[in-house]
Amino acid sequence: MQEYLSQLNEAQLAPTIQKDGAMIVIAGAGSGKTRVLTYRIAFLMSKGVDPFNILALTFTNKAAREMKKRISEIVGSSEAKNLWMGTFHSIFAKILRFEADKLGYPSNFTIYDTQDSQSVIRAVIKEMNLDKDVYKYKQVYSRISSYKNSLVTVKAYFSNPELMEADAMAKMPRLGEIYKSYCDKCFKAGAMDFDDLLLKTNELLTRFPEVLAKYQNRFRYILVDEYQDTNHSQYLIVRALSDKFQNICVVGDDAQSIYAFRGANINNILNFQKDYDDVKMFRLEQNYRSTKNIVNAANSIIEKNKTRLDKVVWTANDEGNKIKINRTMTDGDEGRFVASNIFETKMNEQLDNGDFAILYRTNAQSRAMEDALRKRDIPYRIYGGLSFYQRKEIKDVISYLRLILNPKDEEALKRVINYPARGIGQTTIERLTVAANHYDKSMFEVMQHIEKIGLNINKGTQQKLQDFVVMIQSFQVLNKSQDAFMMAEHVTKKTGLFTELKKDGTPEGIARIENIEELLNGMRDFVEEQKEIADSTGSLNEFLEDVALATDLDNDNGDDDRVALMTVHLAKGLEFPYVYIVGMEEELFPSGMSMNTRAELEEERRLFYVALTRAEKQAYLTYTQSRYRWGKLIDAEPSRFIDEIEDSYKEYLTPITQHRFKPLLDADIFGEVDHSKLRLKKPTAGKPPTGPTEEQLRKLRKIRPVASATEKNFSAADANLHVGTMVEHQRFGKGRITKIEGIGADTKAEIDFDNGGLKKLLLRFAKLSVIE
DNA sequence: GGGAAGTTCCAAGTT
DNA sequence: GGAACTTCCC
Repeated sequence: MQEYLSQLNEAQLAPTIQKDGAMIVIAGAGSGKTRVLTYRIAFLMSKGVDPFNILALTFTNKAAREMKKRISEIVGSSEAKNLWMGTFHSIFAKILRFEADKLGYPSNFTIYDTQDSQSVIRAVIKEMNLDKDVYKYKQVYSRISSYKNSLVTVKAYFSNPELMEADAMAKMPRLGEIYKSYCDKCFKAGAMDFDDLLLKTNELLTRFPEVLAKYQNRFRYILVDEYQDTNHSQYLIVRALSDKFQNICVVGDDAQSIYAFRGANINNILNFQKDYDDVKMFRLEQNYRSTKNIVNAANSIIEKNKTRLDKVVWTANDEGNKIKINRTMTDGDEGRFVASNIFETKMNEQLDNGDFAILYRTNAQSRAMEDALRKRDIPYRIYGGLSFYQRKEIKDVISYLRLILNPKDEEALKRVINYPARGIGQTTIERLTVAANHYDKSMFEVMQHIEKIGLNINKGTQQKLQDFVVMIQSFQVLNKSQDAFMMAEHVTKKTGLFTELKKDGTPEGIARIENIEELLNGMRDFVEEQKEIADSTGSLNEFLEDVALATDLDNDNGDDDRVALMTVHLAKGLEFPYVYIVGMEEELFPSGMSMNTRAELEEERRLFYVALTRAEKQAYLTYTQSRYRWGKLIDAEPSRFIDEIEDSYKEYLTPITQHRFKPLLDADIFGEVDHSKLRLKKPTAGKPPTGPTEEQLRKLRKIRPVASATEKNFSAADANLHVGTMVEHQRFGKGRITKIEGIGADTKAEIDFDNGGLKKLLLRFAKLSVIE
């Protein structure tokens, strides 16, 4: 029983066998953190702790599954099945279903995904007659989301003048009303969004002391993985649950905190020691994953960050090769370089496709890589991006299924009420919505009583609505006796969904049918698996619960041999012998949107640190000189992060690109410069860089006047064209510039001509002369 | 009401 | 480059 402990080094052993109390494990990249967590749980069980009393919160469901499996192997029993192990979202969704009535929710509440939430917000903005160019639904959503993650409820919002002020400053004074209406709508629909799963858990634990006590007593031992990426809401849940027994073990690495954008608070890990009495701190600093070169290179980068805990990651592994850096002309070339390099390495070293990963900063970069890999016949798998369950045809099926369980689910209803087309149009839906609001009922309820309500809907349409209701009700009846797979099969046939797609003979249409078939196959497998588990039946609600919180990574069975393509974020926790980090360019990595403050730039740097430390044997960094972005070809410059790697750990496969200007490394320009004074009225091109040039400063402010492959040096400002300038056109005569938009060769000016009216002209063609 | 075609807007990372 | 929204015509 104890023999497994001998597989641990001294640093790993100490936290593993520390049974009680509060403890934090700061675990460097590749230092065996998962191993400590796994063995520690096995250790607790061997000391007689009931698995029912252990709660382990992981970052992905896949991690939880694998850990459970490993623990079963160690303890040699099926006991591990009883562990509470999973992501915050999935564990607390389970608890919320159980306690839903206390919060006024049905236990079969729907979980709205981001698409659903944003669609609700769009509807609210429309309903309130707000300008959709000012109230951008995605922005509104992300603001609401961050409120929820900081536990700012609607009520708290309206009693916080600062927040209201901030939104008013951002030209959205009615954000609070949108927030309220959004929450009302979700509540009425019996739906929670992702953030609600944490927010409502907090509400549950605060409002109902007896519920808190119950779960405190159940979860006597709590373990949290990736603690550096917990947000405030998660932090409070952990605090509340661990308060009684204080047997809490958090594991994380401040250097790998990369989720601030969704509310993760690095202070949770930095301040852990203040939160509990007598905190034991452990450090795992020996890296078992990577070569000396990679570890040292990564260290040389992370050193540049100011906000971090003291930790020295080292390795006893081989020296290894230097990090290879390659430049290409275009992103297409970049893809071809990576593909042929993978091909050659695979042949030379006799490796599998699965030994390679391509990591990028943004999902949009995957295309160039895909094209190149496909041409080389190298099998690959893309993780993330548009997930399987987000695809239109899949979501349509899922929406029908959701509606069966929760007919109040408005988003699902709107999606399928007229798909396949059954003659229920926009007007009808609007009338139903109005009636639903008026009677304070759900749309489905209104439809059920359509005759009594006497809406201004003609008889024919009323019949169509009733047919739809009857169909859904018949599904509900059937659902009482059938499993998820049978239901889905029945639904795709009876609704006419299958027939509809079959009509479409295009390759896309065929792909859609295949996707639905894949979904059905997946459901069949799911049902069979579930039926093997005690008190699980493979019912529809079990399936939907699973789907709502599933990610691409979770569904990876890893049984086929493919090159992995994913964002750096998704790669956290994974490792590959060969790693290609592509798109190492300024404005892309670091992202142009995260270069405004030191904190943002430091997070980008941690992200790069994560990327590099995924590599076991060899890391490649690639960048291109021009890249298609937003459908346009733009110039690119090598990332400052390439520079930041100490010279002795890297080698250039192509000659070093002379930076047009040296990247502002850590120049203390952040926060110490009055940006308003930096606004440049008349940029001058071609001056030699001395100190921060105007061009550098402009870059900082993300203004990019010169950027085109065809007409590199064109710039409206250079041509002395500004808003307000009076110009003369050969054909249109005299006019005044009212607007300038676009960059480089695509610069357009909107000109108000004295006799010709308003015209938009592409400046590189328009022959204009400035009138003094 | 339905569907095609044209237009506008958006663009980071994720549970 | 794609999704969402509009417009137009049947």
